[in-house]
Amino acid sequence: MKIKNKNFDIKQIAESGQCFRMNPIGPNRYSLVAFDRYIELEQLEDDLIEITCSENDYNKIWKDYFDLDYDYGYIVDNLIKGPDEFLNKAAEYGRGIRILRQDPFEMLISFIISQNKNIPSIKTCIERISQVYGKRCIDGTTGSIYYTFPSAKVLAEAKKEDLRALKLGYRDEYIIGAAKAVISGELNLEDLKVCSHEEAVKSLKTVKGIGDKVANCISLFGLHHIEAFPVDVWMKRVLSEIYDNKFDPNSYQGYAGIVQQYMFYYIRHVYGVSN
DNA sequence: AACCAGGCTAAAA
DNA sequence: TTTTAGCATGGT
Repeated sequence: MKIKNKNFDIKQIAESGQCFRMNPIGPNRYSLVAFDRYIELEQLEDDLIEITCSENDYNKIWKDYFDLDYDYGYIVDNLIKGPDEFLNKAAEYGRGIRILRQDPFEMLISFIISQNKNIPSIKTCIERISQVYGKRCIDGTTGSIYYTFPSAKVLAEAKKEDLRALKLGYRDEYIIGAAKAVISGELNLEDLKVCSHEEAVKSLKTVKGIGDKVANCISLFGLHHIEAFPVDVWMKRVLSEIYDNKFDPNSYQGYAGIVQQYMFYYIRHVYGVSN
């Protein structure tokens, strides 16, 4: 199944820090585990990607997952033409990034794990937790073995000591607490998709271990509230070093999260981060 | 081999 | 209200 789109770059998406289970497996080729499924993607041309899936699965799952009905080109073009010099370069450099519509529970746990960790380390932890608490599967198309991300039920019943053995550090009890909040219905992720970004953040922050930054990431990447604006150490660098702390996300009201991704991806490139 | 990482909580100031 | 110590551990 081939998809033609001017703003769809699998390498940029894989390195944009929003998904942790997309990995390089060959020249211009990546594997991805999402929604209990496995696919491989290959960048054939700048604007052409091949996905190892049926047309039916594409229309049913992956078209939505990669947010392919949304026109990122419109935003990129306007940022490139706009008055902000940093965003001129950032949008040009990351024009193939899209905001994925990932599973909310996976994002909830993944970004709890992410705190005070670098991206390679986050990936390692998520792979381990999937191997131990997820299901072992074999992809029918490629024959690849993979492990699904664990369910809320499984993690809610996990023992703290067992999670600690997976080297998750002090985050073990945060993970169990978040999973329990989902199981009890205290935290209804589907409701949070429908309500406002502000309400979602407020609700997410009632969970111990979720602060403002992690809540914004879950809102942006798991609930697709694209007005969310997560500020981590890299974004702090952008806001202070480039904008002298006078950048106003409200200038891009309604899609500040997309702008934030171009900033995050570009500043890491400027600093020469190799991952 | 220090230093940093898509931070948060709780205590102190 | 704002600032700071402590956190558990891997990657660079």
